[in-house]
Amino acid sequence: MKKLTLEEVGKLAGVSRATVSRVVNGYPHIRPEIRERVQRVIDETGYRPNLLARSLASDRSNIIGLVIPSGAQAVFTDPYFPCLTQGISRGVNSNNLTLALFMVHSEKEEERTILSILGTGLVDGLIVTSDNKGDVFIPELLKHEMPFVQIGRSLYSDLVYRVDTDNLAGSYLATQHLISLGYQRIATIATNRNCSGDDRLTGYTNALADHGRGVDRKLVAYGDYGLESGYHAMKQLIPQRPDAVFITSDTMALGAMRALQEANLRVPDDIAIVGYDDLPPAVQANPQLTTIRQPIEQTGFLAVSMLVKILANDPPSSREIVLPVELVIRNSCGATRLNAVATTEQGSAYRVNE
Amino acid sequence: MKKLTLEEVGKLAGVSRATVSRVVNGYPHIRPEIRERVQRVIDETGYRPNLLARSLASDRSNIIGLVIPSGAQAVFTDPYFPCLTQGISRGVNSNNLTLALFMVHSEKEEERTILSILGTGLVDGLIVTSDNKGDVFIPELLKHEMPFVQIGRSLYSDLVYRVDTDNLAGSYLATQHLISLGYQRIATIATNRNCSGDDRLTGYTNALADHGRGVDRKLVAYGDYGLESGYHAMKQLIPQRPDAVFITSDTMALGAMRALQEANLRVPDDIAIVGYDDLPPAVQANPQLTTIRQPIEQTGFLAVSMLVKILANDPPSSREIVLPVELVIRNSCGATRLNAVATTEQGSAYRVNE
DNA sequence: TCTCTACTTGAGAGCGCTCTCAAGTAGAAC
DNA sequence: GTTCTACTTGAGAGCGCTCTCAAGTAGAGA
Repeated sequence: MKKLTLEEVGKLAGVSRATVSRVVNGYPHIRPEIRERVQRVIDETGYRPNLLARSLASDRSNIIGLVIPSGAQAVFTDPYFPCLTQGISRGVNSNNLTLALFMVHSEKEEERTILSILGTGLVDGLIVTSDNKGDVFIPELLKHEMPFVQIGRSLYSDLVYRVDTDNLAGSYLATQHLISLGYQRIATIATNRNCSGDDRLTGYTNALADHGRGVDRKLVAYGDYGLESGYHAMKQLIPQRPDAVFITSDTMALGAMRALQEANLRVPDDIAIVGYDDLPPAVQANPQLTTIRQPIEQTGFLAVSMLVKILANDPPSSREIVLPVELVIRNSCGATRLNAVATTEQGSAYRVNE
Repeated sequence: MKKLTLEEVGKLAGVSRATVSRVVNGYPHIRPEIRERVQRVIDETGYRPNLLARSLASDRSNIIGLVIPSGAQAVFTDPYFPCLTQGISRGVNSNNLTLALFMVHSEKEEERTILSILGTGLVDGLIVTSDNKGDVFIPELLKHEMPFVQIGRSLYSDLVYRVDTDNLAGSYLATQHLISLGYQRIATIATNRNCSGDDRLTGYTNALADHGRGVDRKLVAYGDYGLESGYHAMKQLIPQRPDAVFITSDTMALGAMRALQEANLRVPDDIAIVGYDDLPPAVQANPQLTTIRQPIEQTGFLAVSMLVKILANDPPSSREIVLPVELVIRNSCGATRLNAVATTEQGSAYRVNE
């Protein structure tokens, strides 16, 4: 398979390089018979344009990058990233782009990775998944005027395009659900590592407040979205005798349930649980988790759409898209046992699973 | 941030474009003072070479692609791909390459994806993760002389570079472990969708044979590595009253355990289980799974190393790397309960977890 | 018939880099 | 002083494509 060039295809078809280029790129003003003749040569020879040359000439690589930060050891434990990546990949494919994956494995690599991308013309734009609070990435991107879309909350809301799920509404919904089921001592396992964690804690707080309850600090524990951290947080919570816990990630919920089991506490009879994410762990758990479902894959897909618009100099009118979430009721909250009917006030979707 | 070119940097440093290029690429024969002067200009201006132009000129993109096939809905359920990707990404970073991710989401996309890669000069080489039996990818790659490394078993063993884990030894080890614990009716949940599944079934068969036992067809059920399939396979197995089951993926084991629970069978008291993979689900399970640990991340890393060698025209002497696996003993097999001491004959590693 | 416009094509100048080739320099060896 | 070798640098020719520009053609309108 020797490589053909536009020039050679042109020679074979008896036209110039430019005309072949026009055929390849679907340019309109070409005599039908010429177009056909060129197309035939292309088909017969299996000519494929050299993407690198095209990129260089057009100053557009049609490659977009996905940056996954180092903080995310959760990459293993948590199907969040696979899901997101899947959505992004779908978006990329349907826009005829190529996806470059930049995973950062250590703090040191972080800067190196930024530099290796910026100013090299390799990618047209970026999707950035970090929402760690102290993130250094974003300012750098802004400085270099690299087009990008952020996934999750951002510290630079007014400068940045981003897409997120409605963490505030989700955690409000979860907490409210527990309240409506009659639980009195509702604890939470939150995370203070990132912005979405803040939002989820706020939603919890708001829901309690709206029902005339304050937050008991002793009923708030922290984890890092990982399994182990859920276990430890729950250990810490048990002596406080909560009758329900809103846990801000399904994976942490799994860890928490192990702690409960060791303490001989049954879910939901002794203690109710609502998780967050509705990823596979929610169904793997025993009992299955009532949880908040967020459209993760769609998040990724929309981030690509948004980026594509930005790159086309047709930026969306709004800098942010916030996707709705829904409450999925299974067994861990006690609702199915109690035959209780939960209601929702915020208009967010709500469903009993299957 | 306007973009600088070699030419301009050269002008600023009072040398030619070629000299700047030599400095950038660490070419040896340059007068130290010149090198220093040029380097200073580079540092001050923040010059970064245009990767596209470099690739075009050098006929080397330094991008390698990772192809993840459509069959892998398991992408969600199973941390296998994230782990592998992590390893590949490590390898890519340490070789100063860029990783392009090609996820195929449907059969139709499959061909389109191949075409969009081949002959475009975009990637120097590929890592292919499919080991579906009917895979059409590989022949196409061979035909186009695209350098690639396959992960997993291959139908084209003598034509292909590949790296794999020792599925045969792993399943042998698992089965043997159950035998040595005294179980009599050892079932298996295998998969017949791919080559590694075949190997795992063969390892099971071999272990039984080496202990003078035949395979009872009724004790063999099939799944697809997914959670649900494990559940259904186990349902099918229960009436056969096995006292132990070797399940060829942890995720299927999780599903199987749900079926057992519904049937009021306790693990390991009523039925022992050994899984495969040692990914997070193994620890999330209750009881935790005795399983076969395979070095997935390392697999990815080595695949990159292998590919790099091939691209450097220094192909490894052996076309395949098969990584050893180890038995990790936890609670699901009954060994810890029985205080039994398992032994291994094949020299593969073996350890009791934590 | 002449002009005007729209369509159709090719020539040619890059995009920013690599890489070969040749020329120039300097020190070592004779 | 001459020759040889090794080092050091610049010139120039691409890599394969896009894109502008200008030229040529043809049909509509006056």
